[in-house]
Amino acid sequence: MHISTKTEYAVRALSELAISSDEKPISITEICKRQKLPLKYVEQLFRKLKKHELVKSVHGAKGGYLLNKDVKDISLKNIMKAVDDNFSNTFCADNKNHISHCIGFPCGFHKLWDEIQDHIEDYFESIKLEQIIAKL
Amino acid sequence: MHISTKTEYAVRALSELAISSDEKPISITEICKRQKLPLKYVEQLFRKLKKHELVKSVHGAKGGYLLNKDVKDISLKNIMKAVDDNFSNTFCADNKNHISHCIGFPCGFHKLWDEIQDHIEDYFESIKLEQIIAKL
DNA sequence: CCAAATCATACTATTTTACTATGTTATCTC
DNA sequence: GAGATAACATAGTAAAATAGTATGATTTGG
Repeated sequence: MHISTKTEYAVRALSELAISSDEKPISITEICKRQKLPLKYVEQLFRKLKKHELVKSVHGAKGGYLLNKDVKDISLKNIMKAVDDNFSNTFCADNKNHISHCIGFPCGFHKLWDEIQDHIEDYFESIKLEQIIAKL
Repeated sequence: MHISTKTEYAVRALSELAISSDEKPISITEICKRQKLPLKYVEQLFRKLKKHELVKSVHGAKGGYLLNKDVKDISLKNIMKAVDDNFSNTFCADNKNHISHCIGFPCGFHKLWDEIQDHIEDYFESIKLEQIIAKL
């Protein structure tokens, strides 16, 4: 069980946007300087964050990114889902990713993994960017 | 965020031991037949489970494995720690596995990841083999 | 026009994962 | 005591995921 590097970087980067008081966008170059993160990698993450509508962007020189929602409305789950492609991977799903070992359907294990998944997702949903930056 | 195959297999295999009423050991061959699991892989898992004292073994023909604890005293956390080598991987640890991006130590993110880790570990500790087999 | 930014895609090295293969040692049954 | 059936041990390996880098196109403020 671990938090991916993608999630860690995304949280660090979004926190930089969150603690910035003014209205001007912040560039990824600037964010990466402040948080010592790899530029091109974080660029990719921000494109995903934008697709998931967590940030908005301003093109061209003096451009950059801004939060697209209130810090109260951005959860760790939102961030993980945006950035970490296969965040929700239930087992026994009999899809391309996992061979089902279920005997009977839905089997008891299936239900167990689903319950766990739900519990953990709810927990990550409860952690908001607001709280994260409050603890820095 | 996901449950590893190792954990899934270990839970399935240990459940077979748990639901068996008699005192005789069950072989991995038998377990793998019942749960459709890869023999040699599960063998490796059981050696780890034994090192962590979750099971005990009987050598030779008619040998196999038995639970070494009551189903009330085997948690999902126990199983995961036994089988999934790097179950606890905190960030910002500045060890060989992770480059620290902390600015100051301990930084606010460091504390966040630790809190999350603790919360999730506590949750997995609360799930016992007893409950798992009860739901099958 | 130029610099600085987002945006897009392709490539790559390393690590992890999920196994398989081979062989040794221990014990029960005949 | 031989043979079958177990656990035990270690090495190898193919595929996937991870964490990046590289290259280049597009957009925009000055």
